[in-house]
Amino acid sequence: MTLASPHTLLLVDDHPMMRRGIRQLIELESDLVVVGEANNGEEATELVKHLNPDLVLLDNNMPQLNGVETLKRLRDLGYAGKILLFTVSDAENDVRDAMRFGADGYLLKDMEPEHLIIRLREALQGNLVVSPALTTVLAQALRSPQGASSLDLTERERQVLKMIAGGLSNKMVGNKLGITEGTVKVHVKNLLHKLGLRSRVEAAVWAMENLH
Amino acid sequence: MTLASPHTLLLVDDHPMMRRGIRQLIELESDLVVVGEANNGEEATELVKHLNPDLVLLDNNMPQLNGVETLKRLRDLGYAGKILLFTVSDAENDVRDAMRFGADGYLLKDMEPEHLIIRLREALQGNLVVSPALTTVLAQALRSPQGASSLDLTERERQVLKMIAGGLSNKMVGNKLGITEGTVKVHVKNLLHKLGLRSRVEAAVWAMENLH
DNA sequence: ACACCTCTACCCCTAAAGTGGTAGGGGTTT
DNA sequence: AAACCCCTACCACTTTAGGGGTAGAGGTGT
Repeated sequence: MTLASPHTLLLVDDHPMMRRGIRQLIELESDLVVVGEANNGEEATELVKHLNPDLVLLDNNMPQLNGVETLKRLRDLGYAGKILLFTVSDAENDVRDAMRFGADGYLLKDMEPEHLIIRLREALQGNLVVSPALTTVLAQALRSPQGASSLDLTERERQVLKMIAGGLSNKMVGNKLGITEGTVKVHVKNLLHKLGLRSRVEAAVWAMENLH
Repeated sequence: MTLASPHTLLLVDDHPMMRRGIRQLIELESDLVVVGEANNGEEATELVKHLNPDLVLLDNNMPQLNGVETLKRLRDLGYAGKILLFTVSDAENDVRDAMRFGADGYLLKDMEPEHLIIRLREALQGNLVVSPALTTVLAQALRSPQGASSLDLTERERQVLKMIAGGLSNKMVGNKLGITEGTVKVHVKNLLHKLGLRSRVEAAVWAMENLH
């Protein structure tokens, strides 16, 4: 493609099989080279520090530190290379958060392998690349101006929310946290307001889609 | 490995990248050959009819027809080859349903590529192969003897359940279905009993994990 | 010192959810 | 015909959720 030195890529995905597929695909291109692979966000952070790749391809669905959180951490550390989210989920909040934290693109895993290569090159040239299937999601995100993010919640609220998603009642949550049911209700009230939801059921669904 | 003709495999996964990774891995083995790839359950059914592979590696998380449903359909059609579920989800009901419908194994996608090859050979030899990480899930499934399946619900109950998972109140469900709130409550009561759950929140979580 | 936020706890109140029961009409199976 | 299941609808009842308010203790930052 070009005679300059190839662009360096870091693959981050908790599925070795998927990494293998992407790597094999990229190895066919002379202008792209995979310089490292990471199993999770922690590893990714370390590898970015040492390798400083031109582009990081980041799966969102990972245990512990997910893709968007890893993205945020990398940007906080001052990493200036390209970061692309590459994931199966099309959750509205993930897409919006990714853009808010400086992602250079958001691609869905069900795309054709050949298209991935094209998108990677586009991103490396400085373009913002987004899967066409995400247009409705993006439009949706724009319609709700100050759409909420799990990052807007306090630690306690996130904690309560996870327990709600586990099916616990306010009383059970109170017992588990060592606080009164009334206090739990306060947290529920506040987190519902912050997320723009109307019931703990919606909160549970939201949690399953947006919290890991 | 062996001098006999190689075992034939069919890969079913809605992510081309993942198929590529698995295919590339298997092509290194002389006793295994990928004879086809399918994007979804429908394609898989057709290909199994024409190719009659020795083994079908089936992703569970697919649009429309998921893995377990495809498994059921293939068995109903009389397919007698090996079928392995290969997925990211470790939902208890998926594992139990898979076993109930005659799967020869259930593997998680975060396994090491080398182990997949080993497991494939074991399955082809007639062994039941299950990811070690699923032991607790399996034990759990055994503890609840007549563990519920979405198949135990009536059509109306499934309908109500989906709306619950959508965050609707009983009244809203009633309006949408043209029945009274009281009747919705009856359906909720019954489906909670059938699934062994204690609240609509648990039901919503269950629905997200077990209904598509 | 002050403002600000978080977490805690309580108050009162309304709405929603969940449990138990009875019961009729329509359908299928035996 | 009788038994059975499904869907519908109602009753009465208890429990849980959710909204509004006030307020104090501890922490952070200006």
